[in-house]
Amino acid sequence: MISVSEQDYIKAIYRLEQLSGHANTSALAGELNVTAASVSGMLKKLSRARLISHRHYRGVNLTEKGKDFALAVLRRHRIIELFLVEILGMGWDVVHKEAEILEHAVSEDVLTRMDRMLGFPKRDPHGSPIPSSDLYLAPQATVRLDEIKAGSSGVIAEITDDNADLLQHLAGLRMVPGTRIRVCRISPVDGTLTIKCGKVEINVSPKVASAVRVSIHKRNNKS
Amino acid sequence: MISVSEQDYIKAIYRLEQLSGHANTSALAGELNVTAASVSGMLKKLSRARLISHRHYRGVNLTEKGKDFALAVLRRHRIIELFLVEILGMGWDVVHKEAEILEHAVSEDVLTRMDRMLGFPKRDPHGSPIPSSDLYLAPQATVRLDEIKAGSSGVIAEITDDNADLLQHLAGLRMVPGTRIRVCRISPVDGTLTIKCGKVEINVSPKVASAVRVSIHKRNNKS
DNA sequence: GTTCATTTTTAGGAACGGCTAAATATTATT
DNA sequence: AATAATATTTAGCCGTTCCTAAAAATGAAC
Repeated sequence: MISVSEQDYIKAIYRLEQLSGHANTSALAGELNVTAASVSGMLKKLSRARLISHRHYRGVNLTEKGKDFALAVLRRHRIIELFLVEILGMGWDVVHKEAEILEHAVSEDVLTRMDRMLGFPKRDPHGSPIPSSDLYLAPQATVRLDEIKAGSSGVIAEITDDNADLLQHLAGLRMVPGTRIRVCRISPVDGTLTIKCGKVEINVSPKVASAVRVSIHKRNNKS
Repeated sequence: MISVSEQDYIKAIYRLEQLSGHANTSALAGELNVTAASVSGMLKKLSRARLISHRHYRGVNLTEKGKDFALAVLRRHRIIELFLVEILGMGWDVVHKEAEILEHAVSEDVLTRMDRMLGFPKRDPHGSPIPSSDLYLAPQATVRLDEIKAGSSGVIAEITDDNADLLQHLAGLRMVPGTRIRVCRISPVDGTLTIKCGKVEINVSPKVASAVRVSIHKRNNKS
């Protein structure tokens, strides 16, 4: 059986791979708040278990087996987050930490029951897609809000950040998955985006905007 | 903070104290499936933390602080069990193992929400009382079914065993909390009890009967 | 009061997942 | 290409919680 730490590493590697194609030791150390030496030791263990392929000094990539583990953990995490919001009424800004713990404690049986109770949802409270029970995750056609050119409009698809303060801030601005927005202009000085969101215009820093992914096609992004 | 192992020890000590007034090393070793040496080491740690008082070679007892920890864990465990049965539709015979894990993962916030969603229940699916949020547990006035004399009748209050097979067996016989029963006769040979349960008469071994606690007063024991 | 059984302690180890410090490999700069 | 800066790995250690085996302490029975 794969340990809690190993799962956390696999999850972090998956996340970094999504962002930049591969994960290196120091990025993982930063992500997991451990030292690079600790990461190095764990990577050796994960390599031996054939969950990652490790090119020394070049970073790691998940194997197929590793990717499946990552998707399984992601599925657990996201179903649990949605359950906490929809069934237990928790705030979308606080469920991440909770799910981080519960994902290691909930059995497959309980997870299946949560999934059924939620109607086999496709997205978690932050708009992130939930892998199917056979661990398939449809490729996402979204762009980061800070990479859109002025004038474009679209629908907020996903918030890719777990920080509670940031999520609260976005919720206060109505910047939640499903909301239609339009980028009015982008400041040439500091990159601040002026966004039409509902009836109001708001300013969003590029740092915040980088956590927002937008679907530029005219789809309704609910559930 | 108290570790998962420490909580398991405290819980086991509480259970043994309820049964026989105190807990000794070898009984704990049996209960927790570890060696006596391991228990001895852990008792030293719990003693230092003032969670138990250890009279050498005489066994241990929980301090007030230790008892509060035990009741807190019991509360978590029982609320979670009830949640799994009532909200997620799991069988009462399988929720124990699940709750054993979840009780260490669920936050106070989530527990409170579960409690509220269940309507602040007083009893878990096995009829065991749930300590209140201020850790008060009303003394129970029930007797073990194998200690009742023939002719008495009462209502099943609680099943004090976690074994899934035993619980399934009892459920098949309709021997669940809330059911009114009458002890018709007790075999003088092997102690087998003949019980009127609903309209039918069933035979129950003394071993099974010892897991059933009965309220001999005429109360409805629901919730 | 001695002996026997039980309980507890001690000694020595293992796996795990962290850590620091030091060595080593890679990448970047000049 | 040499060197400096950065990234990674190795080596050695710590604390936790479990283990076995053996020694020592205690309580109980005779």
